[in-house]
Amino acid sequence: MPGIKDVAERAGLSIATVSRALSGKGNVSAQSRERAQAAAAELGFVLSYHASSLASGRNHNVGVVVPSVHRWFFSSVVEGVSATLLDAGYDLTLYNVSEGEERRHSVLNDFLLRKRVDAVIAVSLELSEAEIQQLLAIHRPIVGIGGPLPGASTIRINDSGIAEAAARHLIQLGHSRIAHMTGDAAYEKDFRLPGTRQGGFTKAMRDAGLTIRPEWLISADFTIQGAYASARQLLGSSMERPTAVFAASDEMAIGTILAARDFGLRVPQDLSVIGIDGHELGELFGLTTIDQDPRGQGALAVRRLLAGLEGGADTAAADTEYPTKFVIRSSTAVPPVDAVLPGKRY
Amino acid sequence: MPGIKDVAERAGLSIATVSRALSGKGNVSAQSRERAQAAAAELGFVLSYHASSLASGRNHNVGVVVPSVHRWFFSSVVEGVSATLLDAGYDLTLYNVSEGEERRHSVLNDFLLRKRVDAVIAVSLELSEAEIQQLLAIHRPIVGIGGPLPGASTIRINDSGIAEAAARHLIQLGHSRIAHMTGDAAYEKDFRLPGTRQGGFTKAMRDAGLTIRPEWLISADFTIQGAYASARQLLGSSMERPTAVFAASDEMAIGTILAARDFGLRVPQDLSVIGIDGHELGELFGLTTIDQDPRGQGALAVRRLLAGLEGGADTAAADTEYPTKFVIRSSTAVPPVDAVLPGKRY
DNA sequence: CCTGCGACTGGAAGCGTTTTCAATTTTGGC
DNA sequence: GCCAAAATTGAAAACGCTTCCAGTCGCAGG
Repeated sequence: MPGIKDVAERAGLSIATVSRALSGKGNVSAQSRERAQAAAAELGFVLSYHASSLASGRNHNVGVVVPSVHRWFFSSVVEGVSATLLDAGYDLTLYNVSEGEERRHSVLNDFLLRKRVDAVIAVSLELSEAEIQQLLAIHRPIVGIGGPLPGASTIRINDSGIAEAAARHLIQLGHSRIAHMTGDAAYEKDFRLPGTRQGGFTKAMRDAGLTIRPEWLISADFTIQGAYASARQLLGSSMERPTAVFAASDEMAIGTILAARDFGLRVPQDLSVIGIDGHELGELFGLTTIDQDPRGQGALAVRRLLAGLEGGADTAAADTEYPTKFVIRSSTAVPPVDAVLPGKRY
Repeated sequence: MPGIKDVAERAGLSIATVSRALSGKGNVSAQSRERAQAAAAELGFVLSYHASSLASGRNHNVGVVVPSVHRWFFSSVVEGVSATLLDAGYDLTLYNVSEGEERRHSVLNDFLLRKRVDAVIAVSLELSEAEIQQLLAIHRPIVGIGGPLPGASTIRINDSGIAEAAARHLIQLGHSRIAHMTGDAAYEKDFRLPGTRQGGFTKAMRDAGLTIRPEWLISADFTIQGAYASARQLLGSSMERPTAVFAASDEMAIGTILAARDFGLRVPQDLSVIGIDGHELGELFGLTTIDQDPRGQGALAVRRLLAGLEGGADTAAADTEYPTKFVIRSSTAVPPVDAVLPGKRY
């Protein structure tokens, strides 16, 4: 294991100069730089990041806390974060806190405070003010994606706005019997999404003078399977059926489409379905959706952090609204003409 | 930022004793231990892992290299790895090398050699012998999941065996016109899966005296969407249609089922479909599959590494075959009785 | 009461860099 | 060519722990 000392000897330079030459900081003559680099290459020298971090206080490492790496949104964000971080020469320490409260607590209170990370990206996680302050206290900037972080920077889409737009899309097509599939209460806790999106839905409906039937307000766990089960109940049991479903996520929209097919309902002729996300599978199902580009959000979060870290200035907390894109495909259309007949089955 | 020094002062002990007390190693009197822990708690002291690692040489950090975190198998493995690592107090550094060769190269040659990780888990990645030796040279044990790693430990399922079993399942049901959807050639490079599974398929077919029609040997990119497109071609264009499809992954099996439905084919009455994986969505589609429990594989990989790291002994390279479970659901059945009629359309 | 041994403890030497500081060498301007 | 300013360099002091190495202390055995 060659150390910087060996490189220095071989290059005929001092340790200090080699350090400067290899890190690119400080003034080093071109000649010294070359010699140092050559010697390092010959010896196969690789910086020890421990020593480097210990001495400099910079880790080149960002912690990413996600509720799960197994779900579409989160893994998309992680991919975006990962690529951008790797490009910048940073490591990414992943904290997957899927297994509940105590795991989450230990990550926040033990792992993150070990000073191994320069900054933290929290995805769809609501940290308490205390947790945030604790991190900020040890000079670890935080940026949140898709979750409210009081006192820290966040990147989020305009959830209520796009939910409203999605609902309005259906309304403008002529639908009035619109169901909404939201997230289970369990997801409300951290993500806050279900409520916000449902709020947008409610607003659009009210603005249009439409009533929201409680029995058409269903929920699922954000997965295709879960939504499928909920949608089967909705479509199979109610006397009167909605002509359109606005699902709070693409996966749930797809589950709904699959359930509709089970009942012989054609999408969009018999039932319009719209989602939110921009899931890759959407195309296969012709799903109309609002693309929120999670990879891009992840990449942006990293650029934000890095700018702060390398720029030096403790960038003030800022909330950025990430732009979304309305993607109209074939899962939404005007309602069936006979939609008024109650109890009709197709 | 309290340091161990502050804790020592507050506890009225020496730095050395505090270190021993907090780490649990070495002999420390119960009284000292308590005092040290109390002082640490009062001060909110958290070990600096840099200093700790630098001094001790142990990182409490494992690097995980995955081709993508966005696909089912990989994210499942990562979840298993993550949970087990967190339990053991280890950090997980994620290297997502999805963006091609140069990314992969930089991770292997720059990032991993920075001595930040104690060990490396490579998922479905084929490392060259040189790359492996390089890591082993700096005493970083490697364990591979689902990919061949010459010279390192691996955990893998018996790919050719289960593929054979899957095909045999169809054959025993009475199918003789069986198609196989394998992975694109692009995936062969690292994963080696497509070929191996196809090998199992071939063997089962040959053993049963059945012919493999080249036009029924199709491939896709392991995604639902990709498989859907390929399956549409298979089911829509060929004069004669297979009565069963064996897909090399559950996602591809699901894509196949969706394509079949598009053509009005009932599964399993008109077409049997079997996959491999144990994907959560399988249940929704009644997919018969072979569950390979990737979470469990990830967890096992970690336990293996940890045993080696903490046990001290450089555990010899060992290949473990991870057990799989045959899950029979409703997507496979006996072939239709009129299946012999060529060109029949349903 | 002395010896020997094991359990504890503290001092201090690293671990492998970065960075400050002062010294030395160049460079540019006249 | 001469001088101040700028560029370059090396010695050495951190960085915050772990751990080796000697002690120190208490106690059982003789």
